[in-house]
Amino acid sequence: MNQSNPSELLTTRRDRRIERQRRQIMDAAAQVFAEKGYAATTTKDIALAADVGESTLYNYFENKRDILLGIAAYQEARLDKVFQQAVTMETRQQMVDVFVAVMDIVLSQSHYIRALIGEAWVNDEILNNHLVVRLSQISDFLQNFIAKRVASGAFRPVDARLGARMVIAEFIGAILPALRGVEPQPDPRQRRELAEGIIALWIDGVNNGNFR
Amino acid sequence: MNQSNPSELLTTRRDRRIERQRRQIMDAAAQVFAEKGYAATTTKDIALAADVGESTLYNYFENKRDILLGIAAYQEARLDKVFQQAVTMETRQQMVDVFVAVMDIVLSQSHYIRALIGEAWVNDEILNNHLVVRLSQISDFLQNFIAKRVASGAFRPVDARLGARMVIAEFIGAILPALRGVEPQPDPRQRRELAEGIIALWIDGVNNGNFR
Amino acid sequence: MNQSNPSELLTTRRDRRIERQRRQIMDAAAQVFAEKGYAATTTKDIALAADVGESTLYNYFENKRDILLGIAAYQEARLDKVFQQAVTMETRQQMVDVFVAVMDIVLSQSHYIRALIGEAWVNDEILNNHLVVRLSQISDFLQNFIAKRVASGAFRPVDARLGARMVIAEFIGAILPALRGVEPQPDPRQRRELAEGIIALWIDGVNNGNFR
Amino acid sequence: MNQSNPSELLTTRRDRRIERQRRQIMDAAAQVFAEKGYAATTTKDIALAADVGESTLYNYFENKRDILLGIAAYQEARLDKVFQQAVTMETRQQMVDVFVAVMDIVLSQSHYIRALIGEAWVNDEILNNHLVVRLSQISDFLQNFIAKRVASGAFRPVDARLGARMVIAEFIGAILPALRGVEPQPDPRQRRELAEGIIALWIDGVNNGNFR
DNA sequence: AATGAATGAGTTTTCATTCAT
DNA sequence: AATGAATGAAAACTCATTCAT
Repeated sequence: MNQSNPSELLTTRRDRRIERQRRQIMDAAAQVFAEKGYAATTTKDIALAADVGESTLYNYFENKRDILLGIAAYQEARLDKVFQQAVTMETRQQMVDVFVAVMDIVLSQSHYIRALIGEAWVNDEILNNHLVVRLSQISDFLQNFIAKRVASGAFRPVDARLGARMVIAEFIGAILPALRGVEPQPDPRQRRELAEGIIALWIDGVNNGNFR
Repeated sequence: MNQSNPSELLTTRRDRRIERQRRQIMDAAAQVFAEKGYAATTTKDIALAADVGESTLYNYFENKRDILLGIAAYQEARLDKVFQQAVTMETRQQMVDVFVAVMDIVLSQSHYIRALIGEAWVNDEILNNHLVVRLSQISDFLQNFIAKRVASGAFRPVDARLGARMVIAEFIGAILPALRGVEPQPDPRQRRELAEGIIALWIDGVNNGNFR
Repeated sequence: MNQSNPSELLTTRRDRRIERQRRQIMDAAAQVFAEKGYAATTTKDIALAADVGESTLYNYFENKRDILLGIAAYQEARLDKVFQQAVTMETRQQMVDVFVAVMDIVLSQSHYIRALIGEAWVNDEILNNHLVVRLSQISDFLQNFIAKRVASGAFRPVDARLGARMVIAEFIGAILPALRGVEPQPDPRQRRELAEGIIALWIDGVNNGNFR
Repeated sequence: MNQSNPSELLTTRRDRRIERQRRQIMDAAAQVFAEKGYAATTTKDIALAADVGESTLYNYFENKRDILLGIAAYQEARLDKVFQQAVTMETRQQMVDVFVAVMDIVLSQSHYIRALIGEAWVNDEILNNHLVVRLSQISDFLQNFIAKRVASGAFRPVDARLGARMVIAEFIGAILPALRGVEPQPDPRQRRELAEGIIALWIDGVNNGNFR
């Protein structure tokens, strides 16, 4: 690591400082957006949460909306990484592992996700560019996962599309209370149990064989 | 001008007119709240949608928030009626019927529900008094429904609480895209198929007996 | 004046009230714009001068710029009327009359003109749409006026374009000090003398016949 | 590193560098002031145009206004030089020469002048200290020039004050379009023709002897 | 009962200036 | 000397609410 070019180093250092500050602001903003929603959050709220002057925000973001978009963009990178590991999923146990992994990620940055979901509820741009895109990927993967097992006879001839949507719904249903803050975040053991319970229900249903 | 009981009649007529106007305003407001969210909606938006002057709103509601609360209260009455019929649910077919009935109600007043969900996402008062209350009732009923069948041996020994939450999640997952407006509302036949598919999955799972 | 349609009357009255208020704001704004320039004038300045709340401005104009454009548009109507009488100009005496008439108009609404000139100095839109347009009309008329007299032998073979520009320059040079406020506005007698002096100089020059 | 007189030399070199930088900033600022006007120009605009950091401006000027005053002061020096040669003006030809000389100077630094005129329009300090002062000198000189020729019988008995103001107005009217940027700057030949035309008109008028 | 108009209290955003490096 | 970053003060503009009619 012989640093022959000092100016390059300086630039890097400066860039890192800027990036750190940007992230700190996004972090504070995501927190407030999550609690009050984007529209009800004032730049003053954000500045207070980020512990900077209100005008300082504008050294890092064009405007308030740009902070939201920054949050959304930053989020993408982190989420995309996780979904890649889903590809290896084969056995019931691996499904549980992936489930837990995604839950970990989502809950570890819950205020980012909560902020985005809240805005996506009223904002088509955020919805389509940041949530629908991602959910479609997941849904496609799951549909394929189901269809293959239906073909092999491992699964009953269920509608792959509906099946995929239901897993997603169950997953969301499982974490939503914690995301929204009505329930505390589950600890690691609870997460695994939750995941196992959901997967078991999804695979085997509730029926003992004689309910009709 | 034959008024057998002028004062009583007038009051009644007047009350009805007032109530009609209130409802018209709530309807218009719910529409706008659903689209833009409560915080981003201005009283001007509401007045325009309701086709009245902005200050006229204040003859029917204390303030902007009061319109939201009015919407929430109005909603309760309508929803409560539906849930009562759920009590009779016994067979798989009856489950489907209830499912469809609730779906019909929810989708028929989708902008009310959409408005409330949006606000509940950031507003604990709305969340607790209007959504959690209702979902708890449903969850309690479902847990009991499941527990009884587990006890009778009709269902496998599943966690009743988790089972209940999963039905709810699946139901919500099924109608959310239409509620949010990313998908068109399903027609009656599609609703029944959807309900049947979900119930079938929930009861029997995807497993063909040999997936582990 | 049998007013058979009361609603029409009401509308008219209301419209008149709105128009009066708009004009009052434009008047106050023109005053401040003239003194400080558009950019240095705050909406607070305007509101104070118009004796209304700052937010009231926005009931009558979209934004600050719109007030300026309102002033410009309002100005057009008044100026255009004057220039029409110029067409009759034939004799030296009539030239003086027109000169005085235009001077009267311009000085009677000096703060409007001063505001516009100030902004036209830095704003191409205002310059082209409101000053150049008008000056071109005048210049065209004058060029024609000169060309005809050159053709008839009444004038020496001067360049009509230059001649026209020079009358305009002389006129502006005559009123500019009063417009800008460095000199008091000339009284009617002074205006006539000024007009006569300028026309005389323009027609006959300074030469006594032997300066070369 | 042979410095015969290190401290003196350094100071001098340093002073020159400082002066060069000041001038560069004033030049950039004048350019932007000319285009947008002083009030609408931000320090960021100036810094960008001068290609320095925003805070660097404050090493050379007290504040934004000080830059404007610097421009005004710098301008004086350059203009004063020119007016001195006017004293020699005697013949018609010499008048044209002076006219052209002043036109050259003014147009060569048009953005300085344009910036100052723009600000003088709304700022009495700039107007009086920088424009009126100068124009008064010129006017005085011209009045004297005219009065002498009226006394000698070379000129008709015109009002010297009005005559002076008219030459000035004609000069300004001739270069204003180029100054403001609505017309391209005239090339040297055009300048001479313009000057000759104006002087001719001023001296001999348009009359062919029989217009009244 | 309906509403046009006015506005105070904020909200977002801008910008000249300072300061630490 | 140069400047990136921070910011107080103020700008333009918004909006829920009131009030007179």
